[in-house]
Amino acid sequence: MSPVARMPESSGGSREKILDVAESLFARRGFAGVGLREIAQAVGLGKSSLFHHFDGKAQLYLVVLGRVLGRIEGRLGGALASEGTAMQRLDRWIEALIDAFAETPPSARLLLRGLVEDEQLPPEAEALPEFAAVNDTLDRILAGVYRLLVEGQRAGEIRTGSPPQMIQTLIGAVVYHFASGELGERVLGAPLLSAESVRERKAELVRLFHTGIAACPGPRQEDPS
Amino acid sequence: MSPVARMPESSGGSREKILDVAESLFARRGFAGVGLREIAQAVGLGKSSLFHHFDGKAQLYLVVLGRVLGRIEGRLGGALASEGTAMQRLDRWIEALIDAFAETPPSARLLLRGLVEDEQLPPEAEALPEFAAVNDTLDRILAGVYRLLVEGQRAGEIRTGSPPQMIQTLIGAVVYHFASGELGERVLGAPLLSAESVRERKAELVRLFHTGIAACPGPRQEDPS
DNA sequence: CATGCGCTCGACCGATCGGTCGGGGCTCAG
DNA sequence: CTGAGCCCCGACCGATCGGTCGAGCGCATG
Repeated sequence: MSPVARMPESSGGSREKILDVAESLFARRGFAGVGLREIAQAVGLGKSSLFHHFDGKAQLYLVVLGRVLGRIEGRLGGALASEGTAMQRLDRWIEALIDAFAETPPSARLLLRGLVEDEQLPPEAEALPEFAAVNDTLDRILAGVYRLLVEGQRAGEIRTGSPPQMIQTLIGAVVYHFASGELGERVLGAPLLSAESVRERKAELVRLFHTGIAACPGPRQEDPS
Repeated sequence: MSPVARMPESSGGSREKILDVAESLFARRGFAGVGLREIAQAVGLGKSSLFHHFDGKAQLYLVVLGRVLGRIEGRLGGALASEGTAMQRLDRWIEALIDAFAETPPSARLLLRGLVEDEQLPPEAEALPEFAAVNDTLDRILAGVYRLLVEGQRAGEIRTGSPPQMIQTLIGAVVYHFASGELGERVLGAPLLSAESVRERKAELVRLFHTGIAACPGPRQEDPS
């Protein structure tokens, strides 16, 4: 076929390359919107080769999702284990989540799909061990921030209210933003992932959770504008 | 001959039924995840009949999306045109958005997909008039809340900060919540769409935007409710 | 040399995809 | 009656889907 000796150094990292490509494609068009042929071609392999690394499309998708969640969990764990008040750790938790999405841009979209699209996978995929692993990681992440919020409430640093409701807000405000793509850039009038936008997003969310959106009517400092 | 004033809707509600079914299915599994056969069967029609009401899958999807956006725009318009301060109107805007999603449950998921998945449609679909209509409606909605935020800032009712960033937060916190499905119910430990959950969500978001999440450190007045 | 193994491949499978086509039943105007 | 419009349908199209199969490759062992 090819007279030239193919195979630069591809033999080693094929699995990782497949995961990278699949992550990007699944993030863009979803589980049902991407074909294995397309993934294989983008990697530079034949479609059959994918089946030597993964058991099928559903398992590949779950491995991709698990890898993303694992990366995020690692970053968030650092924030949870850091020093300081619960509110300070919550700030770091938010910033770590933002950093995770800014570092690996497709993550946010992939995660949003994974979180919201429970019915996209064929039913038999729920029996795969990777499915349970994804759910476990998700539960650990959610339990971590839940404990942080409760601790903050007990310490009087966080106002009363339902921690699950706060978690929903946190996830929505962070994940949606970095998954919003073209529309988000239209709203912002600036690229989503530039260093400046990322910094601005962190500042906005930290400020939101500290003081809300309303101007503080009481004897709070206000800017002269 | 002469334009016969037929009434296309009463003669057969097929078109509306198709739209209802398609909205629900597209919301659950996305554009690529739903086949026309499945839609037709769920409606109780043959697949060919869909083509007598719509030009194809992409156009059907865009009509569904446009219908959802139209419903939402109607509700939000009422909030924008209401009486009161900008902050009061913003509260009503948020509550109207929540009501829209609570009333038509698939809306949130469909919208989240539509907003985030720009690459899911075949490229030629962007030339369809429905595509432009969807974008126009979206722009009007975004422009409306943008003006509201700026007005609130000028009136000193809303703190300084980037209105687009605030919009991203608003959308994420509301749309994600009602699109979060199974995971959201796991987080909340309660159904997403019960009257109580909807009321709680409104209260949480209004409170968030008014005072943040942190306990107010200063001598703020506590509302004696 | 031979053997086995990790990895890749093209050919092929049945099923399903979006979309087309010609025609049949229905109602209403002439 | 006869046509004209709808609305609907089953049959069919080429393309693509996820997945299987057997063989071929280079390479490390004997």
